[in-house]
Amino acid sequence: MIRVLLADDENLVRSAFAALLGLEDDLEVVAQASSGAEALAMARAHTPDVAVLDLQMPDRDGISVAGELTTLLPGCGLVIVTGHGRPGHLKRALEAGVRGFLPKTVSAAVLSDVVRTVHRGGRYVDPELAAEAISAGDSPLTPREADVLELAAGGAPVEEIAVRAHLSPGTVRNHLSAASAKLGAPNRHAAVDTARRHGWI
Amino acid sequence: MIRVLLADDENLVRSAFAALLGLEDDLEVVAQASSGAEALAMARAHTPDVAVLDLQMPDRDGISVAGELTTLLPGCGLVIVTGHGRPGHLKRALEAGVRGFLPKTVSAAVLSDVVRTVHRGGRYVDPELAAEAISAGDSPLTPREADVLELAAGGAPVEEIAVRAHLSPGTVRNHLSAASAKLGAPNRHAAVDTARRHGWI
DNA sequence: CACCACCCATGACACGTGTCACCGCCCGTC
DNA sequence: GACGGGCGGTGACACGTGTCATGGGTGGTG
Repeated sequence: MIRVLLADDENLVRSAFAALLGLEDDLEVVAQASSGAEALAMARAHTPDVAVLDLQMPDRDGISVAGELTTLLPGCGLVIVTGHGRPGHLKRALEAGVRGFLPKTVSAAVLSDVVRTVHRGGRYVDPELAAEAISAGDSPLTPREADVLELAAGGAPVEEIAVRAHLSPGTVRNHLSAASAKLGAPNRHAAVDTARRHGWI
Repeated sequence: MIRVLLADDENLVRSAFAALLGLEDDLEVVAQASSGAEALAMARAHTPDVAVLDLQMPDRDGISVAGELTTLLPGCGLVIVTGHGRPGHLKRALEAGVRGFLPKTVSAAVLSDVVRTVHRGGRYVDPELAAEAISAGDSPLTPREADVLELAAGGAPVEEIAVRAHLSPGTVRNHLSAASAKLGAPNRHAAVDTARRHGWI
């Protein structure tokens, strides 16, 4: 019997996944969590064999939860499930020790199979996502450029970004200009869009 | 026995919902679709009692599908399920004849209850969403302003928006300026953000 | 050590943008 | 018919932004 921990902030989806996994004879959902913090607490309490984590959760990223779980429960298999799979996320997830990564668009049979595969010590990455990740490659942005671009995401004027990043407005514009150029975007707003699509911010 | 149609582009979620509803004795999932067009075709073929539609689908909005279904199958109950519930969507959905509207954050028991309620001719709207919708009110934007703002969403320069909307650049700027003022935003990018959050575009 | 990449900053210029005043057109309402 | 509101357009001005050249500081690498 494989003991599974489920974490997803959307209660309806999480319960539905539980129902789906419950149909399998060799799987048992032993704990559920609706946030990253709760997931860690549940993991400590129930020591599951495999943790299935949603990428987007209100308090913290599923990937950061995964990173902590690798040290907390080294034997626990980690699977990330996500709505919109961005290449950058996949890379970060694998670095965090995640061994299963799949978008919610895959068919139902895949999920339970992946849980079994990961439990056996194997890996599974959605082929389409893997292809995208390889073609997209690493982020061309320097850490500071990514920071500034992140702050520019809400459509804030340069002056405000400068204050929030403790930089001079001129430097902010330089970083944004460099980022836009690297991303082939005509302006920072399109650059934000591109960076988001690739999971670089 | 209540015959249910399920439509959601995320196969995993849709199958999971099917498993969840399948646990109920009085519910039967008779058809599934992964796009708006497919949902309509399935509805024609299976004439379900209740249709459960995801708000976001690749080809078309769940609300527009609902609007078409009201004329196609007047007796069919309509339920919209959504990840991020925006007030504007709720209003548009109700106008389209939808009688159930709930975010994916609700607990599992709610979904099957709502299906039953809607089948009986009743209504269900998530209380939190309803409160937001009332406080948010109607869109202050004129149709044209909403159009132009929509085109500005990708971060495109004014010149490009003008071409795509068949307008002069000056007019585009006037519309954007008016929209930003109405939304209390310092620039169009923040205005896009605000309008999106309210479901006005 | 020299070199290079990154970081922060300044100043200057050209261009995109936000704002305003003002124009005409159409359409529905009082 | 007068009025008001949405729509499309023009022109002008101020400001925000994108871009470039330039320079200084840091830390790691050959």
